[in-house]
Amino acid sequence: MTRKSEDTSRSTIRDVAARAGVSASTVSRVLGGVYPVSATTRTRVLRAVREMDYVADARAKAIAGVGTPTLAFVLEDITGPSFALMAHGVEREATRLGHLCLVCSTEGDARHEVEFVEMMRAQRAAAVILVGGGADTVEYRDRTRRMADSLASAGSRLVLCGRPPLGPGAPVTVIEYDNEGGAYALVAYVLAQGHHRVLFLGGKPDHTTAQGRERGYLAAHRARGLEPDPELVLHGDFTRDSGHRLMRQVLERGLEFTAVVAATDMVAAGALTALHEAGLSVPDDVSLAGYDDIPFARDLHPALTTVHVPYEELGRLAVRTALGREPNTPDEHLLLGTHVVVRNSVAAVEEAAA
Amino acid sequence: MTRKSEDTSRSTIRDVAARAGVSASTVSRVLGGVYPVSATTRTRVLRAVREMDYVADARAKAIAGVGTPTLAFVLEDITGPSFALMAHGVEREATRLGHLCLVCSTEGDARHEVEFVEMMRAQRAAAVILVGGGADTVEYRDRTRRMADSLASAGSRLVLCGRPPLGPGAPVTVIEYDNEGGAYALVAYVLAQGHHRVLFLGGKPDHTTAQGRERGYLAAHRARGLEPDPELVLHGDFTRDSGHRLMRQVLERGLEFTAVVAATDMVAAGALTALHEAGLSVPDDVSLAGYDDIPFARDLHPALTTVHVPYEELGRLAVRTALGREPNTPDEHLLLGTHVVVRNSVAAVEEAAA
DNA sequence: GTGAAAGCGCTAACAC
DNA sequence: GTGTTAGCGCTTTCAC
Repeated sequence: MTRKSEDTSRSTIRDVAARAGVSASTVSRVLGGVYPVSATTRTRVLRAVREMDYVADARAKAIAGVGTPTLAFVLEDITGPSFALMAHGVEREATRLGHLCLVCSTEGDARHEVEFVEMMRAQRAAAVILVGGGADTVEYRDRTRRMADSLASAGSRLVLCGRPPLGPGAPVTVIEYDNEGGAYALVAYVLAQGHHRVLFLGGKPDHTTAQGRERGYLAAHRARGLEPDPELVLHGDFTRDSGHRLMRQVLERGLEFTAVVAATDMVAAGALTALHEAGLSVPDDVSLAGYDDIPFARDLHPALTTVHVPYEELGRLAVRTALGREPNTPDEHLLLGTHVVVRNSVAAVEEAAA
Repeated sequence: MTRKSEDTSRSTIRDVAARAGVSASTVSRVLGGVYPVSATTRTRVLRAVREMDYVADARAKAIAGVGTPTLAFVLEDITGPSFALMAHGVEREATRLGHLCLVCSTEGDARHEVEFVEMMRAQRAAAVILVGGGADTVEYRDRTRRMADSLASAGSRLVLCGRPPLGPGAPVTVIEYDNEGGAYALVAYVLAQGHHRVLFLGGKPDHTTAQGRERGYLAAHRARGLEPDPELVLHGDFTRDSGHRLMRQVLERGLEFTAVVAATDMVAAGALTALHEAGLSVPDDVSLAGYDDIPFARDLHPALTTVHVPYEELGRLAVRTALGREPNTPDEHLLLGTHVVVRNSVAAVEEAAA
């Protein structure tokens, strides 16, 4: 019925061997590559392989010790632009290095995370890359440490991307980018434009990424001898909706400010829309800046001033270092730099009325 | 040196058995679940398992017939918002159904695609989902047909998402969304606002998705007794940059039009920016519409009128139907509906001067 | 150059 | 209940 093979079940190496009139080992050898096999046998085997459309079972090969290595990537939600960028970097580098790439979404649930890591350990993944910040609680450290240890004891390795590092000695690699430094530079820039009251639309208070950015915000103020008004720093999450909601509330409350820096470009996007909805013009009425430099940032109107995070590079680096190290080496900590991208959403304040 | 296990290499079921003082099968049984094992033995085994932090090798289980099934998702670039949405749907549904999810980026290279499919076949993936349109050439059909056949003959199944269907009888499932219908409805809406010269920023001329949308554009005109000016339909690709470049060129050439519909929200985003850069206001000076309804569409300014495509649902549906069918059933063709989402980027034309 | 046999880590059929 | 044996699909000694 089917066109090229009458047998419905997948054929094994023995089937091929039978058809070629040789032994299984011979088939294995010609398929394997560089083992000496006579030319005529080789062609006969190859013909059989072609005729049966045979591919060796990768799992069986793996178990026999010659499998395609696998790498796992677990994140919260691939839909976030920065996650997608990292995923892309991971995937590209993984395939470049001849690895398969398994992906799991946790939907932000820590239990799923643990389950996934367990599955990846069962899959004998060469490394598992855990992405996305969170709270740095002792529960987090314990849980993650446990994952790191079991991965390491299974000859694998855990990589933390943009996540709080564990205590010293844990068999993990952590790769972060400079949240505080980036936010510092960005806010310093905004302040230098003459703004004095700049609103900060932050993330969850216990989220380390959010904290780092908030610290940068604070530090930049203090470096100028300013003490930021606590009323100006708000908390939400990293979504577009959070930015939209927060901005609307602020506008209703009639808080006074001339600039807003958002913890995330997504948050900035939501805030921008809220600003527009309120009839305010950016940057004429209020300046706005984001963080992440997602591709869309430049198509916002006005184009968003933000801080660039090399997400794709981060992903690539994650797999490179994960694959390049011995499982049990204790923690390595990489910090990638970020830099401000000035576009059109932040303006200098015109007059100093105060 | 490590904390919980002194042995560096992963332990096998036999190691656990030895430590618990039982046979390997017994360990297998307690881990397996519902096979009768005496309580004391069970606890002893479980303790050994815990102490050694043992997890059974999934590949070995698979080969023995009780593995976690795997599903593969191959796309061009996970970075595209609509791809990311689909990927998310696929991933969620796959894990809901207890499958692991392998992902591969082809970077648009057909050879990579074939290679990936081959690898997935070797992995004995339960199904492979191929995403993203392309040219409907005989080369495409042959190549894809070949992939479908070999997958089917290996007990797996090919799913085409938003791709040209193969000839009849191929063992594939194709899931599409209504490009022509969506574009038709959208353009009809734009036309109904009084626009007569609407620019179409299309994709590659041989890309079936682009063609479908272009057909809708044309059909909507004809339904109103209009014959669209050929000068008004432009070709590029589905990227933001394409939209930006095309729009700029059009503006330089001084083409006359009052509305533009882009083949993609990304294209629309680029076009919008170009429009802004030229000092034009949307929708006051020119109306603009997109296609896809990516999350960002509503944060563009003005919020983009577009057509909604249920990408995430598409992904979920893809895995559900892929997993729910027998490998060799010939083609099934699902067409998902789309609908126009009216936001603020299209205005009615004020006066009829002509 | 090629085949037979052992073994990878697991489960399942078959004893006892 | 539990151990022994065979077998999953492959690779790799080890003979010849």
